[in-house]
Formats: sequence, C-alpha cells, structure tokens
Amino acid sequence: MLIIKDFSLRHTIESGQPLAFYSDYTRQHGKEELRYVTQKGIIWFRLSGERADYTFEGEYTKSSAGEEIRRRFSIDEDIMHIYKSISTDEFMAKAIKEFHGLRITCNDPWETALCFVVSQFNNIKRIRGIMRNLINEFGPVYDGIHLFPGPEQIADSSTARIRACGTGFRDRYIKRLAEEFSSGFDAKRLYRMKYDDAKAKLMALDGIGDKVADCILLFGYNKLEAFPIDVWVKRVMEKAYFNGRKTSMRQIHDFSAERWGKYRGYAQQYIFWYGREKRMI
DNA sequence: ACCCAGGCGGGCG
DNA sequence: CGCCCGCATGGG
Repeated sequence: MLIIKDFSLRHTIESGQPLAFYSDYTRQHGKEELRYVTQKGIIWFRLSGERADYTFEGEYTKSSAGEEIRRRFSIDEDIMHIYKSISTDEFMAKAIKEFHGLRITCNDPWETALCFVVSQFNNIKRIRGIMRNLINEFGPVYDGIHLFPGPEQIADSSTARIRACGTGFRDRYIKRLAEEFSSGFDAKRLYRMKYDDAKAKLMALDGIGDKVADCILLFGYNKLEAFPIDVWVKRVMEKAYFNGRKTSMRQIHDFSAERWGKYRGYAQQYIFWYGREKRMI
C-alpha cells in the first residue's frame, strides 16, 4: 500500500492527459479506480483518500508495478513546492486551490507521442475512441486484454488499417511516427537533452509541430518547462492575462516563461483544465 | 445545415 | 516572421 499526499486522481485524469485517452476511470463512494495498459502489462490502481493500492498483470512484479505507479504520478515530486512557486497571481492561486492535487503525469514517450499526434485538430472524446481502436487493433493480447501497442506493431501495418481506426488524415503521420520510433529516432536520448534541443528533434518529425512537441516533452519526458498552447490555453490566457486582446503564440510563450519559469507546464495544465471546467470561454 | 475539436504542413507576401 | 488554407470524422 502507498500513501500519497496532495494528489487528486480525478483532476489528474479528467484534465485530459495521455492516460485519460486510453484507460478506464471510475469513482464511487469516495473510492476511485483506474485501469490502464502499458506495453508491459495491465495495472489496476485504486485510491481511497490518501491510501492507494494496486494489482497488475503481465511482465510486472509487485515492486516494478509499484515503480510504474510512482513514476507515472510523480509521487516523489515535491508538489507543494511547485504549486507555491507558480502561485504568482490570483488566477493561478485560485485554480490551484480549487483543483488541489492535479499532477502532471509522467508517461512513456512513444505512448505520449501517439496520443498527441492523434489529438491534433480533434476533440478529447474522439481521441479516446481512436486510441482505444488503435489498442484493440494493434496491441498484443495478454490474457484476453490488449496491451498498448509498440511502435513496431504499427510501423508494419498499412495506412488503410490505421485509418480504419478512425484516425482520418492523421494515418500517415501515425505510420511515420511508428516507423521513426521503431528505428531511427532515438527517443531515449531526449531525456538527457535540454528542452530546446529536444523540442527541435521532435519538431523535425512529420506531424509534430510546436504544440504537440510541447505535449510530448511535458507528459512524456516530464520536462516541466514545456508549455503547450492549444486553442483553449490561448483563449483563456487572452481573457485572464491579456485583457481579451488577441495575442500571438510567441508572446504567450514568452509570458509563460517569464511568469512561471521552470514549472510552467503545471501552470499550463491548470489554465487548460480550470478554463474548461469553469466554462471561461 | 452548420460549427468546432488539446494543429500541422505548405504556400504566400 | 505572420497569415491563410485544406485536412477526416463525429458530436452538438
């Protein structure tokens, strides 16, 4: 059993992070459960207050599954220090207070890249459906359950089979991404690279632009200085920080770096989720 | 019917 | 640089 302080599974999952795109989350009578698959197996994660427990299947052991969970939810991160350091104005302080315990998840780079290539010009509900289709179509079966597919499993398929999962025009991006991640692109190397250099490497891939690259760095590499700007973040920030004026991406990037520094990825996730939940637009 | 969705690539001035 | 366009698909 684990004790996790300052953690809201609900805000973490519902704020549209990669895990939410392909897992089952339930909450009733104060008990929460998340079932998710990885390339190695299946994890059942249960939470009641601050008490967490888990079961697993696949290649995991009790200890490696525990490690998976610790890493995925950044359990060892000093979250209160991060909250304090980005609570630099009333809007952010209020968002953090109301949605206490929202954490940036730390996911696998390939999983994250696939999720956010699917996400472009799309909505969260459909992203979920497409991710589930991809898992059911390409994920290897373990004990009757499809695991998360590895890049090589998609790289070998036709674009038609990818498109049949509902991806639309993103089929060729997905195919090329899978090819890159299964050979050629050294995904592990980006862990050790500085933010700017890693971002340039990602943006060199077909179908990955400014926003998706930042998502992969934030949710896949835990580079907390990444600040993904999507339509929601842009509009909420224009309203809350720029007097309703149209503001360029460049200006918003600069503003976020200056205001929230190296933890601005957290600020971004609060802006995104708080803005949507409070129907600010 | 119309509009939009956690954008990107390509072409243009 | 900035701006504009097309892009698959499904839900409101």
